Amino acid sequence: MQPDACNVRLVDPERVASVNARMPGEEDIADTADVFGLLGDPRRLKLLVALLDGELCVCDLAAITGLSESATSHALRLLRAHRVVGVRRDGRNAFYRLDDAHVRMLLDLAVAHTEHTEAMHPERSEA
Amino acid sequence: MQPDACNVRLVDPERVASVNARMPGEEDIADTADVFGLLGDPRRLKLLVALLDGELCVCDLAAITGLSESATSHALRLLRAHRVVGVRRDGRNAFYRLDDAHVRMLLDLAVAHTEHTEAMHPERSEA
DNA sequence: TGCACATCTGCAGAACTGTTCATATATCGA
DNA sequence: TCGATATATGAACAGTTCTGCAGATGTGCA
Repeated sequence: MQPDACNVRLVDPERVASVNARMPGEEDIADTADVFGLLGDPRRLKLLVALLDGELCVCDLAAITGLSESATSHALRLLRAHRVVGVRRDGRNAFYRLDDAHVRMLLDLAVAHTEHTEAMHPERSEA
Repeated sequence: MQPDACNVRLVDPERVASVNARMPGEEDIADTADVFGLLGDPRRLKLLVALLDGELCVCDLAAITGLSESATSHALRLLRAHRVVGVRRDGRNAFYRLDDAHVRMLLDLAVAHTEHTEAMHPERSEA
């Protein structure tokens, strides 16, 4: 695909070729990176972890994350745009829920890992 | 813990309390977000996916990711600082390997998901 | 010893991100 | 209908992030 790949010498061209062969396409990489990026902000992450147990409304989410309601709303908008969360409106409240099974798996894995790490290194815990 | 939590009215104070109770500590959230953040850049992600199969040297990684060798080195430095990758030096080459079991799990899960999605929606594939 | 090569590093500019502030929309109750 | 409440939105600003460049380090070979 790139006949000019020789601008730099390769140490192990065969490995490079085989890695390239099994590498997901650019678009898939970009999409996946987007998802990880959404989980890469501590506030957003906390918000999503809160939603693991079920739907919550904006002001409750704001209280949990310590974020202003405006910031919470902006964060939720971003997550909504990526279809990670969904909304249910009831009167003047908006109840958000985690709506992406893959993200849920990633979150479960991550939370389990922190609990596991916590169990093995309790000295790292904090109030 | 927060006697002043009443600056905003809560819709479901009990849920908020129970979510807060099972919420990981701020430090764990921050650490987890850091990890996700590292995976949130497409170049870095591609780099790490390349390392799933075994160690590779900097110039091969640069060739795979399409990144300049300088940018590759910067990215690897960041990953090294977070102990996600490790180095083995051999002569003037530096061979990097994926060194974090948790990150490996996240990557495996993500790659499996893109392959699964690919299988269900082949129209989204690209050359 | 001197040169070529592989990698690393600091710096600076560009691009991106997250927050706040101000304001808009929409719903409920009086 | 009016006012209070809940959420949404846009603009702007501060802080962060990524990349390229230039130069440094260190290794191998002649």
